[in-house]
Amino acid sequence: MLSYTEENYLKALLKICSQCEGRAEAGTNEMAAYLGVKPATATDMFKKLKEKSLVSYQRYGKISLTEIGKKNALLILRKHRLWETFLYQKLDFSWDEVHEVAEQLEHIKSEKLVNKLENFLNYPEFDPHGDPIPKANGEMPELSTRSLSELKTGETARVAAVKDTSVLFLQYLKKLGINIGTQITVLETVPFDGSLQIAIDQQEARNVSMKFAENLFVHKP
Amino acid sequence: MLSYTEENYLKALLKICSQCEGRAEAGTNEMAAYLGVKPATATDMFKKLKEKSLVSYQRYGKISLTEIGKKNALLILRKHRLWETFLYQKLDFSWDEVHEVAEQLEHIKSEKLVNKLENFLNYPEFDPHGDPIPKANGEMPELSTRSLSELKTGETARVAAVKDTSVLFLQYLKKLGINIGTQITVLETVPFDGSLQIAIDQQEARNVSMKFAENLFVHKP
DNA sequence: TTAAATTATTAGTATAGACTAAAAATTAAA
DNA sequence: TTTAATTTTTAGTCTATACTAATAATTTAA
Ligand SMILES: [Mn+2]
Ligand SMILES: [Mn+2]
Ligand SMILES: [Mn+2]
Ligand SMILES: [Mn+2]
Repeated sequence: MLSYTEENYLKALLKICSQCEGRAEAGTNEMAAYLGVKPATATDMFKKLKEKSLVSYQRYGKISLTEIGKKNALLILRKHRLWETFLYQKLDFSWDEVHEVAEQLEHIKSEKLVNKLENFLNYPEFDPHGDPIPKANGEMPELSTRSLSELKTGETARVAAVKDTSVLFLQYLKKLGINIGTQITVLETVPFDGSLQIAIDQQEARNVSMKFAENLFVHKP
Repeated sequence: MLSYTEENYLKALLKICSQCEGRAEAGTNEMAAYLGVKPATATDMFKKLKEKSLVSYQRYGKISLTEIGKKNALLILRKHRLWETFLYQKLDFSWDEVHEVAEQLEHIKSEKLVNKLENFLNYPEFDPHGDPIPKANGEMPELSTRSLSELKTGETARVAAVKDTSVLFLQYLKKLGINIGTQITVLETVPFDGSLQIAIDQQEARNVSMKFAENLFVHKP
């Protein structure tokens, strides 16, 4: 049985690994910073997780999830996203409030609970942030999405997900009226700073930074 | 912020205290046995809870909840019973499956969550076991007391007190395993002599006389 | 290719919550 | 009212998860 802390390490590893391009591994400092602990603490945990065959790791090397570790992580992510969907759809939580509570709910141990919950929610495919929900067998549905910054002038797409899930970003999106499914058209690109002029749901134009565009994933028709 | 463990102590104290008649306090052994720890462990926790002004306690004395401790305990019980109701009503858990999962869910920290959940469930008054659900302000709804003989077939209630306090009656109750708080369900009424077929704590059926039923007070939800 | 900077590990310490064994206080019996 | 039994507390230990400070390995720069 995994502890609350062990589960958070696995989930962090999944997150960091899915974000890095070619490599699928993380360094001690990177993990420690992400989890808000000191590197020495992370080192200790790496040893324990290795002992449990959940990660591949050796001193002074990078760490990565084993198959069994990855499956565990995906099942926690599944719970996280199902709970977020529940909070958003059934309890009227707003888009940017669900994450914090889901961080706690994802650690509830009951396979029956998560499967009943999924059924209750009618087998949703995406959470309120547009992220895909792993299946009960630990499989993650594949999504063909790209970041807004990859679109060319004149192209239109629909918001699929966010990369950055910080409150600051989510609140900014809220202010702009951008949700999952919102249509965005690139009106103009500004080579000078990489910023974009966009139309939100065919409304008036708006300039957004390159940083913004890189953190917004879209589905292109 | 209370830890998971501290919360369990408060809840246990509430449970034990509500079951004993005049006194509203518990001994170290009693608490330790209830929580499945050794007495030495309980002693340590008592000191900590006293430090936080959640209990009244001094060495070699009994322990009881302070007002603030009681309110905390009631708010945990509120979460427990609301989650049990959710699992039972919305996720099709059976009566005897809800408790274990609610033991975990009751520790989720979010006032907004519990209040939204209560709203989602339409402000239920009782959990699936027929126990009353404390309100958001920490108040426990008062239960109406009546004699067992006033219950109708199918109704369930909890033993609140006895009318007849004779040794004969009390010994009979003891033999039947009936205490304050024991759950009694009326399975069948016998119009012929006013006797009742009852289930004691969901155990096998038993016939009791009208005289018996008239002398046992129960709380009905 | 040596030196400096970065990154990661060890060693030792702390706290929460558990345990066992021994001692102390209280309560019940003789 | 002594003695015996029971209850409770103390003292010392353990594990999980943190921390700091010191050390070691790796990587980058000169
Ligand atoms: Mn989230
Ligand atoms: Mn999400
Ligand atoms: Mn319960
Ligand atoms: Mn209940």
